[in-house]
Amino acid sequence: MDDLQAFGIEAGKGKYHEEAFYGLLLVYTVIFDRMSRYLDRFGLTPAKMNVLMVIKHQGGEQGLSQREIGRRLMVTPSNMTRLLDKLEREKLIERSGRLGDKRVKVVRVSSKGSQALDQAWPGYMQTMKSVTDTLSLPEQKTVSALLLKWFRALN
Amino acid sequence: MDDLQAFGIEAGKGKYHEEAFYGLLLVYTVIFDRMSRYLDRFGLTPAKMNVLMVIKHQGGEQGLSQREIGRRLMVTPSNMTRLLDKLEREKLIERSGRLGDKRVKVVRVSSKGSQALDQAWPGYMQTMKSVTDTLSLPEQKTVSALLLKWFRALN
DNA sequence: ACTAATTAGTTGACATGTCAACCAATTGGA
DNA sequence: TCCAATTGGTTGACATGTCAACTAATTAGT
Repeated sequence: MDDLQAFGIEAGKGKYHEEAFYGLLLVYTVIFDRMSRYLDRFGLTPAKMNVLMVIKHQGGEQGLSQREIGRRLMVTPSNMTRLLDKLEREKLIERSGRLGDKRVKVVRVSSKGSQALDQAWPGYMQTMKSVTDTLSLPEQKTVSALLLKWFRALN
Repeated sequence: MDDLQAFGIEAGKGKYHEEAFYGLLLVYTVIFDRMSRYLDRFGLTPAKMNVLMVIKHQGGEQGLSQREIGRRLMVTPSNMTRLLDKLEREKLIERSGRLGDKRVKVVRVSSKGSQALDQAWPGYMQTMKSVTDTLSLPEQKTVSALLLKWFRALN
């Protein structure tokens, strides 16, 4: 009925596996792209934004270890190292050793990073809202519940 | 209630925008990872698999231009060039000029590529099924319909 | 107390994705 | 007809992600 011009997927054919799988891929791609474009004007990316948000909102004053950040964002340690290298070069975060365990590097958001985050934040939330508001409220409710359930089931 | 240990998202808080947004991200990440691991044993990746599938199933004998493949997979021309460079080096596809328009390169799946695709295909579909079967059939039906609707609404 | 295993982080090699700048071929207008 | 705009593809520079191999520090077991 409704050729999506992508992957040859057509809706309403009863192939739920494929529809769910490719639907996820398509929506993810579009939304990720929109968010990237929004963040670009702040010199930020989704990955950097996620890191800053997790450290500031979940690490607070004490900060978080690199491993902990990576675990929460489902990002590998090696990726974390290089992402933080860049954020450090841009002076958005600070790294310091943890007393009592020389292996650990504790990461905190710098004041410059905090400012950048505050600047980007309202539009970030607004962008998130605008992409989800393309569905009605009951639909948003249903889809969000199912996605979180799906995620939990996948573990 | 149920801390997902990621992004600090908790289900059932009524913040549907965030739940839908991060739920999408989380599910996508896990599923993409599973599919990557499955395809790895065939020397394939999701990107390569998608290219081979689109050319074979939608291009058939005549093949498709690089642009056309990119359009269907929502991939930029530059990315397409390099992806096809690799697939050509691996002899899974063939490129030839189109008569009457020297700019266009027509891409076809080679017999080796066709074989690889046939080998990977059943398990590919099975993996797709196994990740979506973590939801009940009515849930799959609902989520796939909503995702496709969401994608269409985002255009 | 010493060795073995584990843990935190880094590095190299690679895959996939973007954009901007570019060339060559084709198409459209004045 | 000929010049301008468009179209198809490539390249360079970069971002983000993986894995495997590595170092250094800590913890556990005998």
